[in-house]
Amino acid sequence: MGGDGTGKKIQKSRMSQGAEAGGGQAGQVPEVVADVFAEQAGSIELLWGGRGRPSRGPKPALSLDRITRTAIELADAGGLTAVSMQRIAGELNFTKMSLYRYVPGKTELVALMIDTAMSEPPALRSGSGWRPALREWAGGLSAVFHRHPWLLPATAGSRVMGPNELGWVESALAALSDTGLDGAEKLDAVVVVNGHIRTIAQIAGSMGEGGTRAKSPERAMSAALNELLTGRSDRYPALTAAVTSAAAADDSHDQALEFGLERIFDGLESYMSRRAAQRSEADAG
Amino acid sequence: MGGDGTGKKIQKSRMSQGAEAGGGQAGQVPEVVADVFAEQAGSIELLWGGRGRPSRGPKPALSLDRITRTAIELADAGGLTAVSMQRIAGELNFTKMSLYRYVPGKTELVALMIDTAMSEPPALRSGSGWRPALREWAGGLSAVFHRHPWLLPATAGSRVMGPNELGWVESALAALSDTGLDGAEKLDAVVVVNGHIRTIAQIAGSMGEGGTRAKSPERAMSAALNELLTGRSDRYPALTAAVTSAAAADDSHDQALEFGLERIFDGLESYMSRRAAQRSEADAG
DNA sequence: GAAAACTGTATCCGGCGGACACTGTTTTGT
DNA sequence: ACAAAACAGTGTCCGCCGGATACAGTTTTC
Repeated sequence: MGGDGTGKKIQKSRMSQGAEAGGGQAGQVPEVVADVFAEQAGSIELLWGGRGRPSRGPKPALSLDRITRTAIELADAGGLTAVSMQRIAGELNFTKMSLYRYVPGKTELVALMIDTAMSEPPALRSGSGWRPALREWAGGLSAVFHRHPWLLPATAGSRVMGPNELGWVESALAALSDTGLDGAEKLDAVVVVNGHIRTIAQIAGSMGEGGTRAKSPERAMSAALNELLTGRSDRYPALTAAVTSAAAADDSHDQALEFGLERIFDGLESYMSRRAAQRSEADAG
Repeated sequence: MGGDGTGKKIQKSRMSQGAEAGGGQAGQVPEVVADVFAEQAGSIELLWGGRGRPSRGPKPALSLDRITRTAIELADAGGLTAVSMQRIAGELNFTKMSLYRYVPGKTELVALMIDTAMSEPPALRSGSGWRPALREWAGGLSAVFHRHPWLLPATAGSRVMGPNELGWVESALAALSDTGLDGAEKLDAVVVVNGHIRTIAQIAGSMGEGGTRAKSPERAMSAALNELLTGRSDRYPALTAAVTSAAAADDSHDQALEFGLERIFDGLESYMSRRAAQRSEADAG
């Protein structure tokens, strides 16, 4: 339901052979996932499949990398809507249809753009505890969203994760390895932190459109809200109070990011110590 | 940068007069916000402006409400991409262009859809503390996203909040009124919780596309991940461990939602008590 | 009853993603 | 050496999209 409603052709992809080398036994896909995988087979091949050149015809004058990179440049400059096959092709001095020799469709290209723009997760310095590690992780992810604002709308909805995106998850999980959380809890923790980063990135990106760059997220939010709230304070008393109170506060840096992040960390920490207490109690009893 | 890159015409809207009754002095818009407001004037008028019928011609056979509702039905059934002016008009047995008598453009219609689909925030029972109140709030918001999965992609990116959406914020802020947090902190807290709901909704909605409905978010996530991780456990060791460990856990209900939510609540609570301690200390000193 | 204001329609445009048929190029097998 | 096969890029076409514009019909106001 999320992204594409109208069913598309699935066929289209034998594209570059060479996948199926690493993914589970051919033809033995676990029931439920089958559908999803069928619809997104192209993305999976592109993102995960080994792209072995099938040397037989003329050498390709283009490359997936070049296409993806120019697409990202276009998106960086003008948002996702500025990315069209024609524009990409035009930028490269090729015809639109030539791109389809490298990419099965636009959705697959966007998937590639996403994973490419995500880039490799930063190497986290270990040994200093999960909190600074995760803080660093959050900062890196924030920077990515700041560099590529279109990533937010692009990653909203159903899709397949790419290697780099999974790498980010991996690195966050690794930071949580010594926390005593079980697997599901670690995953949930990463989900929370990741979600917060996305939220802040969205708010921050919301305003900086019309020439004037955004200062801090809550400043921007307040400015927009103030306008709407004028004359309506009776209908939104708590909001009005909060906004006027917030306007007076000093927010030199990204307070919304830090506040939420530290609160999440606090919550995780208290949960960890609670669990540790339970465990040692069980051991003693 | 977020939503629409290519600049559009701004003119188009004198539409239905009757706005400017409630919004700050005409022509005196505070510098920064002006740009944003200019680009989204249509949305603001539609969402916030009093829509006074200008009785002079024939009575309209359509209504903004009817249009918005059928658009929402289409989106519920087939996602945002299934919503086009032609389809809406077709559903109503009208021409596409007739819709433009009620709505300045599609983006404005989507804005209306969003605020309509959000509906009124639930009345929170007060007196039982902020935690249960906010829990209830979160549940309500989750339900909304579950009913209208397209809200997630639709609300990603830059936009103007409508009355109902602001109402949700208001109601969450009201729940936090007795917590000792200052305005900015309350806003930030709401942002965190809201973000978490959105994150979970996205993960949950990610899978339930191909016929088989999603069970729990992490189950779905695990299923998809497992497929990708097969044969790549060396590259993503922490992820593999977490996923296999999570597969064994019991997740009868939405664990990811609850876990994250309670962790956020824990973090907020510890922050509140810390602040309260600081304050009483200051009072005593 | 004319003029003004308004509603819904018909036509047209540029742009989009994509299918398909085509020409040209390079490799492979004989 | 040479045909066949596999590939690369092009040109043309389609349906759909959001939207501008000009228009005919209807209702109110003067």
